[in-house]
Amino acid sequence: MEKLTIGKLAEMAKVGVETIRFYQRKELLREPKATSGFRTYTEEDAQRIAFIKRAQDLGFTLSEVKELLELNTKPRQTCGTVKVKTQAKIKEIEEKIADLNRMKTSLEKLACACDANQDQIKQFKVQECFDAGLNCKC
Amino acid sequence: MEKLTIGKLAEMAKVGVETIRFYQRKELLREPKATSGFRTYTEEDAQRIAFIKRAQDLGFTLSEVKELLELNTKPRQTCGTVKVKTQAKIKEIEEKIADLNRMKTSLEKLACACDANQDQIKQFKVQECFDAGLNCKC
DNA sequence: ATTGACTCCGTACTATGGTACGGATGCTAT
DNA sequence: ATAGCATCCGTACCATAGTACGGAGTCAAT
Repeated sequence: MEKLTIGKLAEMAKVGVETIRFYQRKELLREPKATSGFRTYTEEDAQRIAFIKRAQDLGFTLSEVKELLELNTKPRQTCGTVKVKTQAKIKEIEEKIADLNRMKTSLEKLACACDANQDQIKQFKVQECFDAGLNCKC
Repeated sequence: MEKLTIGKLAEMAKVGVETIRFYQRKELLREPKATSGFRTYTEEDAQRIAFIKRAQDLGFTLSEVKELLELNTKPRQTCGTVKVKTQAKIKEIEEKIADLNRMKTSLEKLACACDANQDQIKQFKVQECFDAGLNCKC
């Protein structure tokens, strides 16, 4: 496996060197022992960063990502425990999706109300547009 | 129109007094002249706060809300501009929902893998499970 | 006129997720 | 062996969205 310096790892994972150090302080990434003066990283570290970034994009906070990662690093956990934690995360995700769907519905109504008002109102108030979005039946 | 102190306004809008002052510093709310020692607010201020809160719930940041509110002073093409901004938000939300659904599927596979090994101690690799069914045969 | 509640105002602090700085040290090539 | 990078490490700083604090002033009732 290829040996990487922190700079190469940062480049590979498309994050800043400081971000890697930040993740290490947050215990999201290991701090490999420096055999010589500098630490050496591997491809696995890059994959771990990619995972963090992906989970973050999905709306997980760093401490939630940490929890997720801990699902596979705690050796003594039974399958039942892992399952419970995983299902809790699934429920969280379902709630997030429901929130986003509500948001989307509201915004679609708003866009529709904007269309309806386009030709009629010259001096237009944004609040009215949002309010119209509430009652719109498009 | 009813005269309100900042405290009454906060109560009416269901935010903290400090939040109102914060919005004023951010120029999301006017700072009415204090005729006597204290400033007096009106129902309109409460409506404006309600608008801010609603837009926030819909996923707009405060600076985006500010932009939206500033459209009021620029009467031309206001409706169209709101619509464009709104549609951009809808697209963002749709992408988030799709990602979350992918993540949910992956976690369900992880939970299923737990089920299959109920009584054992096993190290799961969450990252692999996240990457769409690499290791999970459920 | 004094109490008590509220307001004004600046400043500091919270959490999240980084980003930047600067001195000391290490690695590598010439 | 020395230049010129990169790394190490602590610390400070940035934005976002507030929340808290402390001293001073104000208002309304008793």
